[in-house]
Amino acid sequence: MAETGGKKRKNSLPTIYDIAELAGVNPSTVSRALNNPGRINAVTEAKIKDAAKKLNYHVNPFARALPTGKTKMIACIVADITNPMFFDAVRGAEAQASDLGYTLVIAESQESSSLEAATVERIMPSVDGVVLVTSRLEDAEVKEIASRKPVVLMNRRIDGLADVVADISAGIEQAVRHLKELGHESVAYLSGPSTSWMSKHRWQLIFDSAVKQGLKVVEIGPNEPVVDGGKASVDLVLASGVSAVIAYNDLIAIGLMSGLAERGVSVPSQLSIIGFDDIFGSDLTTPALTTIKSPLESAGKLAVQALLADIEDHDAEQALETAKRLAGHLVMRASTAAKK
Amino acid sequence: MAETGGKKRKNSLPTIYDIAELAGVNPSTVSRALNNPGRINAVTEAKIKDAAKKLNYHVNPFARALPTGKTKMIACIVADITNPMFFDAVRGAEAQASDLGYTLVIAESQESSSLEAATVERIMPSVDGVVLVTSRLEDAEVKEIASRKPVVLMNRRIDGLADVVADISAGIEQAVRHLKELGHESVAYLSGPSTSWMSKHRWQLIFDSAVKQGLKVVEIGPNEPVVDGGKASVDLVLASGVSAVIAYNDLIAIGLMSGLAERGVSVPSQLSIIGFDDIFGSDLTTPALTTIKSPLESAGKLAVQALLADIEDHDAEQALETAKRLAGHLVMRASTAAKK
DNA sequence: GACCTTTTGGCAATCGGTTGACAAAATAAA
DNA sequence: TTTATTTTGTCAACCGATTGCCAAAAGGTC
Repeated sequence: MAETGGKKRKNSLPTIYDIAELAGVNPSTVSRALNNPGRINAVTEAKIKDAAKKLNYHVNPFARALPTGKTKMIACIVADITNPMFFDAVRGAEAQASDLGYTLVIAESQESSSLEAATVERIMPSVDGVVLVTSRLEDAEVKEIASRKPVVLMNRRIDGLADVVADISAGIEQAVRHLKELGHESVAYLSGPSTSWMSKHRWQLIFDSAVKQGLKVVEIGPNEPVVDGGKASVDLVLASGVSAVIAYNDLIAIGLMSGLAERGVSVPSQLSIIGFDDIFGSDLTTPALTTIKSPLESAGKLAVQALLADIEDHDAEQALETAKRLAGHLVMRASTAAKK
Repeated sequence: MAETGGKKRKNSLPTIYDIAELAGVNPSTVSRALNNPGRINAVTEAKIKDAAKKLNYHVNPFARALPTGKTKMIACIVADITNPMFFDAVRGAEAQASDLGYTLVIAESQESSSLEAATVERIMPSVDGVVLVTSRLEDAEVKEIASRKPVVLMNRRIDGLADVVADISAGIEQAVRHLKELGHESVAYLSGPSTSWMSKHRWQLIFDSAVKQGLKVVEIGPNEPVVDGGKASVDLVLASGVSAVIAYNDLIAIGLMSGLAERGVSVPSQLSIIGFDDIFGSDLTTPALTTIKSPLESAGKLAVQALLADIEDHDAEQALETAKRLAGHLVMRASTAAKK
């Protein structure tokens, strides 16, 4: 019969007191030798480190966190963990965090702002800082959180807070021009959740760009940012009479394509579709999805870099500056074609 | 009445000492009232809870962890966080963990057993238990870990340890029979990493089933369990002369399909392909991928249930029994066809 | 009212590190 | 050699909660 784990976890782990005894010094000397290299005589330090190695010592993060308040953990809160978009972001964040000796805690808010608030509340005491990826909270709530611990936003911008938002204006410009060049005269934007800053942001840029290029443009939404959300909007899209659609994200775009296929509307000959993010799978659809990619893995990395800079009182500007130079661009595939 | 020198400390978070002062009781009484309902007189308890609410008190998890050794955190270690297969598993795990008041720490081992060992070492002191999803460690290493803290395995089985492995024998049986009925006489198994228990397991079942049904069967591998891994195996597959392939996972299957498309080999008319897992995107390919699905979200849930049962000294058997009844089945789509 | 239980709540030790203050030792300067 | 300075390591007070032990208070019984 399978027993979960072993039950003999009585063996207390080695402590600095054990090391102190073995090395014949005071525990506080051990602490200094380990955390404050140079503060202690080199030979004593070496002796202590040897003892630590011999005992296979690992600092107890909780004992350390108590007096210092530093936990060496950071949280990453995402709206929907199954959206492939997050995985690139999370991977970047995780890699950067563990590179710098931090542990990443992940929590999902399931697209609910109240759940997000509760999650933040629960996790805050355990971490040194938080990366909010696509937060659904209100500005004031986010600011309140940021007043307690360092916070970096991804895919959202709030005055006075650090953020990592790839510049997609060029990508959108390309996309709209692309549609224009294909002879389209009208575009619809299939928006995301009404609480999504990024959805509004994209709409704004698309609107501006479309107007500038003389295209008619409408917003259709809000839509749930999942495949079914796109599928559900088929009727509205068809009724709007547009010949091209830009969706808030690839998931919606994919859902729309599949809904259209069921209706016998062919893409791209009858309707051109462009998504956002270039998630896994967006090149697998038929036709392959044209999409505006944003560099999510780098964004995740930079968000963590900036967060840790803030936490450790370094200069966060560098990471944030680099982040400003992140840019999205159009990935041309097969879901767009000339209007006929 | 003794004046307790109620001078406010730094603007730090409220502690049980603040509550004690406000409620006019001893800190230990506060601790008991909060964690041990019933141990304390009802009216005192209510008074304490009121005070706690008024101060917006939240227990400091680190201060608690120190004497108890319980952190209310569990870790989930995955081989490759960008493999969509993990999305569902992680989502199930996260949901179940936060439901039960635990926080999920996620770490990625990047398919490297040494990195996995280091990661485990780093995270172990911070958590009450570990879910190893597709571990690449050796049995002995895993056992050593399990001797220190509760461990539950997903997608792997080691004697004496708790595991959650969906029963895919029926699904494989269906798949092989399906191929047989389509007139195929030979199958190749595109295996995964050589350190993957699950890859061996699948090969074993496929082999047995194929032999039983009188099909010729070969193993081609190991392959990296990513899209490029599948793409890279095209030559070997074509050279083997089989008319059907079962891949270790959907990613490899998808890669193979795309590699074949580049070679002008058409699926399924010239080669039938079956994957494993039914990940996001596997229904988006052309042709849509026939695959053996396993219930990953439930598996993630059950793994956490079993782990927490062990941690909290309940009975883990129930969750493990339920897990034994998880079964995978064939999802028939369009990547298989009659041999011609 | 005396005696015995059971509740209830306080005291103080403890978990494992960190760190300011300070003494002892070593080194440099006078 | 004496004094000033720096280096090195010790002491002890925390950090915030938990918990065994014990005494005071309350409730029951005869």
